[in-house]
Amino acid sequence: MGRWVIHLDLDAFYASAEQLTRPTLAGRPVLVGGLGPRGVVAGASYESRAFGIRSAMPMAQARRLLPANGVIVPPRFRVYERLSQEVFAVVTEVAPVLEKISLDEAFAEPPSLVGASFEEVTEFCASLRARIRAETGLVASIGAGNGKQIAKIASDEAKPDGLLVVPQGTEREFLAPLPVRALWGIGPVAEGKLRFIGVQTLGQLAALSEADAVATLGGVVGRDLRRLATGADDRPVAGRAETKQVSAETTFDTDIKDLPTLRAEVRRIAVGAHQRLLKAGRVARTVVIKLRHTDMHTVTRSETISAPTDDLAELSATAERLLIDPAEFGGVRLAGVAYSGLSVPHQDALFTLAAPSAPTVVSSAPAPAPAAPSEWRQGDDVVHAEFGTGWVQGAGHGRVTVRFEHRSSGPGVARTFPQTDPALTRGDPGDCLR
DNA sequence: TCTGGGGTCCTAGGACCC
DNA sequence: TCTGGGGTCCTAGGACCC
Repeated sequence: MGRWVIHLDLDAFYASAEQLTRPTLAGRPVLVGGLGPRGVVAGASYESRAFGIRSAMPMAQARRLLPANGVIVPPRFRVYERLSQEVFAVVTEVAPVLEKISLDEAFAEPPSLVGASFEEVTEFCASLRARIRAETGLVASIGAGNGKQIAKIASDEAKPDGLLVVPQGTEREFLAPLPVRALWGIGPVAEGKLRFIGVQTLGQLAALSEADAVATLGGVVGRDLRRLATGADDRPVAGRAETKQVSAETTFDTDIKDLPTLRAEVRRIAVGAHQRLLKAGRVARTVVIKLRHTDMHTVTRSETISAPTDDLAELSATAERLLIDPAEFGGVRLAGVAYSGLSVPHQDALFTLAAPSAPTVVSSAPAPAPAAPSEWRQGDDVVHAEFGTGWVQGAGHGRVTVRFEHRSSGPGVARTFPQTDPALTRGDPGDCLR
């Protein structure tokens, strides 16, 4: 009986979300990413890719390639999360079990497709794509096949705005001509090792003996990847396991060279990671700090404490204890704090008997936003007393230019105000989804 | 003005215990 | 002088993914 797995992938998701909720950006090269000197591109619209810009490219380099009508905005993860939920709500209606890979990607194994024909699968996926576009305004590409690997590669091949169903029984010939990097799990290192022994395509990898694959790529990885290259993939589609770690990290605009400054930053980062821990509703036993040196060499130090906790003071103190004086190696460009060894808070039996309390409820909502920041910056969401929902298109010289628009408004008008105009207040990112 | 931030999984050595 | 074998936990590093 034929098994059909689909992989759904939103096209250029972050950039598309910006174009959708800020209609003036539609059709223009849009980059989403850090604006600082060390930012990278987190999202690039297809219009910008025509100029050679790619995800993960240093923003400084992308900036040079970006044409004059291009726009760079900082990421708005709350907007992306909401849109992601809208999309997956649509998918869940036809495929109840979803394996989410990220905000913009998921596997599904729709029960209605068990034993379906190629035509039926094609019809199903086309209909799902149409519904997502109609109900959210976003474009999803879909790949389908006999397993996750085939579905994933098919959706890559289908992009942008496409659908590719790999007929059952043709998996091996579909994969054979593709470069080994197309396989999920083969990165630059494995690619290099394979090239060294003359293997450049998935067909060549599939033709390798298992012994050769294992000798080149290592035990578990070699065996699994060679098998996947043959088109065999019976891994189940299942909801993701529980979170195993939470972390926060920061790359500094300039390297930190002294311990007191580093300590203060790590305290701040420990707070950020702690907020994630609370949001996940977990306690942690292990604290890991990560320091990236000026030369990009990265070290980690960890300590496991006797009992799991979500106490910020204890977690932060542990992180600080693990610190190394930057003077010993020059400078630190990135610091991070992770909490792992996570578990669900344990209710002590005695206390549970005495007071079967509700689990600690932690508001994930940030502190109430100030009415307005001291200075508006490009990409900020705003509300104007008279003109409504908008975003900051540009700021400087004591003035701020706001474009008033949202998802259903069509391209809006821009107006310029003094930076201190009291009619302008901080907007809820959700407003742009109207 | 090179190279983000959030994760998962695997490996390997040493400590420690039986 | 010679000194097992297995299992688990901890730590550090690295490949890979989006």
